Amino acid sequence: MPRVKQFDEEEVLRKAMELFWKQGYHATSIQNLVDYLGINRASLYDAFEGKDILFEKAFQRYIKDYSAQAVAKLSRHQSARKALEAFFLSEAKEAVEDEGQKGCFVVNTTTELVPNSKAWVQRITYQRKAMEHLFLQYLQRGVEQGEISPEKDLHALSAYLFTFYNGLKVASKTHTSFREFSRVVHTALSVLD
Amino acid sequence: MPRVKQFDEEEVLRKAMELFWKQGYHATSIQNLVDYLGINRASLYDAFEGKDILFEKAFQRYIKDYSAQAVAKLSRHQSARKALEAFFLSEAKEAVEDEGQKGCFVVNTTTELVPNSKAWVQRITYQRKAMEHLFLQYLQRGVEQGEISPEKDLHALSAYLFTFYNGLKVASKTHTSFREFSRVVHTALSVLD
DNA sequence: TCAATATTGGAATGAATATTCCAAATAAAA
DNA sequence: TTTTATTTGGAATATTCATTCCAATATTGA
Repeated sequence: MPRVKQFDEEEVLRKAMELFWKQGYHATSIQNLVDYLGINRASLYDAFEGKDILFEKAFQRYIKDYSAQAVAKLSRHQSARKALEAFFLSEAKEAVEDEGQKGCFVVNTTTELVPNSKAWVQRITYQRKAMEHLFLQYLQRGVEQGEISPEKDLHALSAYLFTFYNGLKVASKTHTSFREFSRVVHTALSVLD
Repeated sequence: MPRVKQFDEEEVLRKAMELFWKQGYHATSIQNLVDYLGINRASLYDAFEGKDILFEKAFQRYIKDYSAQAVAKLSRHQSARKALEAFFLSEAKEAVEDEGQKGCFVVNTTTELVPNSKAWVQRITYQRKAMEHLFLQYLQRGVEQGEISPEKDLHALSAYLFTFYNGLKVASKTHTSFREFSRVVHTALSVLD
């Protein structure tokens, strides 16, 4: 019967994610995508409807992959402090080593699309809360384990960690030294003392 | 003799800065600018050459205005710690109150243009160093005044403050509560203890 | 008032934009 | 092999893009 699909939709979406991640929404044209993805224009529209929806799908794909990765990075350590330290150091290392200086897709989208779109404010806010919640869990564990003082305002701390994460992902675009940046991470985490 | 210029070039540049600041480079078209600035297309090209150069001039204008403002905000206090606290709280307040959710022009340009332009990496790096230097001066004063422990690594601290500033300017785009955000600022500055 | 000159509005240009369309190519079942 | 359904390449469309151009307008010194 019918001809079978000639490309892996998941694989193509991953490549689209990469390009949008690096260049943002407006700087990436359909022609750029057609060239980079290696599939036909019509196939792209057939599979992903249009630029807006493809961007949204790429964004959701990023969320899925990288929030899972964040959870994995954190869960490798039983010490809450070690977990947070390892997470931020890993993010710093990744950022410094990334030739494309892509930063974080969510952070990039925040600066690019929030000012002109209520829908994006909502999506980004949802992600912020998810990430703050993730941090909060580890902070609470830290208190339980006696690593973090019970005097601390954990909600303020988790919002602070999220803010620092955002800064890390922006500032690292112009940093080349991991050594220097790891000192910044340690300084940032000294608020837990 | 000749007809005199009908618009204030400085004023028009300030408006162009506002629009680029809010929307970024790619999302702002010449037509957008013509509409928003209220001057003619030809006058725009005559006065500012083209989109690229206008954007650069708008960027430099932002730097000039807002770095002067940062210096002014900081210099209002003789206590180094109070100066830094007042600066970050003022930035947080501005960010939360800004209906346009513009954030920081430099931060926005970092995420938008750094991945595809070496020239912008250089410009942004220069600004980072200038800001880190500004923070460093106050940290040194803090040590001299006995507010900050001489044990602290001031270079790491200034790089940290810059990173936090970046995060503040991104994260504040989706925050609406100054009260909540001021707790984040106080948490961030607790590294000075 | 008039000449001289710069500014201005808006049309014109050509390239790039997102999206649509269709004939030709393709692959699997009959 | 033929039929059938679907993908694919690339042309076609209409809009928007940055930029240029010029005739009409406006201003100021003479």
